[in-house]
Amino acid sequence: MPRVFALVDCNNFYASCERVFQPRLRDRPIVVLSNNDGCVIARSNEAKAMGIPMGAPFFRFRRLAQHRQVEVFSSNYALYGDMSARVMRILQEYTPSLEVYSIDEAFLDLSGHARRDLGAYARELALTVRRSTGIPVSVGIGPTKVLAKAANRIAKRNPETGGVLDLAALGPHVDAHLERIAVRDVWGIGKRWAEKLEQLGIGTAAALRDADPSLVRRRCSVVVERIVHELRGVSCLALEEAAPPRRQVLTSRSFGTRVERYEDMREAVATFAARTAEKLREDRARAQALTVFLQTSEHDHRTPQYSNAATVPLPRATQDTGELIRAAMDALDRIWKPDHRYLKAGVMLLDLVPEDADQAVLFGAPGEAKRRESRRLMHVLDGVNRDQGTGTVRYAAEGLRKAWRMKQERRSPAYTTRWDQLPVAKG
DNA sequence: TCTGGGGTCCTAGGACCC
DNA sequence: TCTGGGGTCCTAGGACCC
Repeated sequence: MPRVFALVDCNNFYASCERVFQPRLRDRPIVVLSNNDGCVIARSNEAKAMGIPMGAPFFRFRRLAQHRQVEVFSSNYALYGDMSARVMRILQEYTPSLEVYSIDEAFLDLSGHARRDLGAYARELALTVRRSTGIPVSVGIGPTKVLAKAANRIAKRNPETGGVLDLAALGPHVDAHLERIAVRDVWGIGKRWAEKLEQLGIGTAAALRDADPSLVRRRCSVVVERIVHELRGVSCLALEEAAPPRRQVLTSRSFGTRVERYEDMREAVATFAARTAEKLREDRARAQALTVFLQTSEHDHRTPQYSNAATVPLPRATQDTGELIRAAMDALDRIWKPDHRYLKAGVMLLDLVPEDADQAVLFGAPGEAKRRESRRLMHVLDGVNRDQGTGTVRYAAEGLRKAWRMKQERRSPAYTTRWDQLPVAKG
């Protein structure tokens, strides 16, 4: 049976989230910044039209933003995550076969709907999401994921589609559209492969579709070869409804101010370890190894550069914050070098195994009582921090000063996830 | 000028995504 | 002064084993 995929994508997602709770932002240019207020990671259409590029370091556009009265926000992941969950719940009602691909995108398998008018169906879906959440979405429909992505792109760029496009409805006009999509803009083709493909005379989505798959495999990789097939309508990338268990989990941050003191670095790394441990427990997993890395700024040419990482095995798979902090401190001591201005550090947990994988074996085994105690403690810790906010209860090693804390000067309130920050309707 | 051959496992690095 | 964070997959090459 031929497959039919839809890609639903929230338009300018972070900017749209900010807009939902501040109606005065309608029609205003908005940008949202990365952690540490470093780069531009989302823009409303108005901001795009001013030529503020995606990923640009914000300091280069600060004056323009000020001059043109751009609304600037620090990123607010509590808000975006919650809005994303609302959107996904609605999509779930429309189809059980859904892959949440990212915070603002989902693939839907519409193969069972193939005889209905998919365009009308998708328009209704988009309207429902808009009405219930305030978030505008675009929908692209095609026989493969790569083509659904392309259809979505075409829908966004052609206002007459109303943000919804079924590739099948284009008939022979598909070619003209694929010829206008640069190969760089095909899903899965990044800068490097685009350069390579262009050298081979393959510059557009249409040209990639018509390229020799074995040549593409030799010169690029099997991944790019698959994209050729996908562009031809042969589905190689399946819908992944149940996300496979994560293989690693990582917390890292650039510091608000450079870190030079050992004590500050210990505090930061302990904090990252604690946060990573929390994510690990959310995943109901344990880790068998831990990596700490740190680095100076590659943009800073006047002070010595250094970056390094150390991995320590964990004697037994664990999800205990205390144990993970201790391991992180050991790893840090192996790579710490004084007299450097550190920009960034992080903690990564590796070789994850399911929480209960070895429980039968360990029942009654030495250390099992201690482990159960740890589990209860972690449960309480997570409960409090979930209800009262991250970091309400924490380990002493995480510190109080946090001189290195990231910069977030323009964050909007957590409208939807904190009672004390609910928006107030004035009568 | 010679120094087997093949399989598996692991890791580092490069590529991509949002 | 000021340049994000968190993932995945694939491949090449080395270690190790028989």
